[in-house]
Amino acid sequence: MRTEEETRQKAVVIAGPTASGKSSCAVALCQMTGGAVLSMDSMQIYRHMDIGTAKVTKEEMQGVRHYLIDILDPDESCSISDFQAAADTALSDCRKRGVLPVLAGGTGFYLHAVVYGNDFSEDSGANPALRESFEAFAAENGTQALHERLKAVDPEAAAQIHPNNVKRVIRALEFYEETGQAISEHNRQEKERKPRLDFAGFLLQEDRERLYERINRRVDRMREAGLTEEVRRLLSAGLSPGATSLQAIGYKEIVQYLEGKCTEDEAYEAIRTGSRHYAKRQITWFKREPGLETLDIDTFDCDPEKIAGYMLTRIREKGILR
RNA sequence: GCCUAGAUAGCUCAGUCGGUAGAGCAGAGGACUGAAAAUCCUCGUGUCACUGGUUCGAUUCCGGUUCUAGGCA
Repeated sequence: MRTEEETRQKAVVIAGPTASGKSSCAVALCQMTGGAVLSMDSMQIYRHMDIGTAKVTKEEMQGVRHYLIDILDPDESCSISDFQAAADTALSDCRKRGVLPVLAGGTGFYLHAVVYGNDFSEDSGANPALRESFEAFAAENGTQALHERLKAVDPEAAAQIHPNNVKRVIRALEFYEETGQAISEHNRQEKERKPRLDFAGFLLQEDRERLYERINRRVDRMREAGLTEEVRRLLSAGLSPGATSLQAIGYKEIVQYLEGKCTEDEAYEAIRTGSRHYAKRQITWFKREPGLETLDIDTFDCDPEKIAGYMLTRIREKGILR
């Protein structure tokens, strides 16, 4: 037990909804600790998608090393296990260098998987033919019928997954097809996992109204910074509008505009509301994520330096950093 | 000034052949374990503009007032 405690890698986690200031806090903290940032973000992994993902710029990085940003081209896709593998590489690199990793980002699913080391390797997955056959079945017979099929092989999962949530129903069916095991059983085991990192975690929080104002302002800034042009460039480089990367908030809406389906103003309004909804989902996720200390950023005057300073003392108290 | 159409949830509107009303959006809450910035679930009481009248009963019918669009002068 003791040896395990000693070999568990130490880390810091900074979570929070979009526009809450995670990135700047992470940089500030790394400057104080000599650490490195590991981005826990499902969209900042893509190159050439900078404005809409609010990616940290070279200047904002202040010389702090950042992992897991710009690791893929926008026409590539990345599953959680791919992301996890990349994160593992980054973590071991930090360990080798004796650097404290600061995991910062808003993709709760990814963050959790990295901290807990969930196992996604049971099935080979990514079997497009199988997925397509389920999709075709659903299109032909309806989502209810698809759900019935799940009920037949994994009644517990069927009870947990709403019939309308076709993606989840399909995933559960795929899992059963490829492993012969019920995904409900697999998930139950995964929920038992303990963190594999010895971490101090923080959740950046802010009054809802102020957060929404901040989000709205950030979208305005994206527009001024040329988000429309960024999306236009991606499309003219041949990226398919159906690519996973273009499903990101800020991108799918501009695609709609460029395809003539709405006005530019309408597209930006949709980005604002989409971002607010996203922030709400993030808040819901992080609320139940264990091990996070909630910090109201207003009590620190929204100042990354002050927030990072507080984090530093907490990190020391917890023995993450000596 | 006159005519017409409106005035119902934060917004856009539906509806009540008279028995105090409901959708979408916004908003709130939740789920999530190889698509996750994705996907999905739940939640709708508001002086039905104001004011008289008819009626057992009016947001609904009638009159007046105010406001907002059009149109005519």
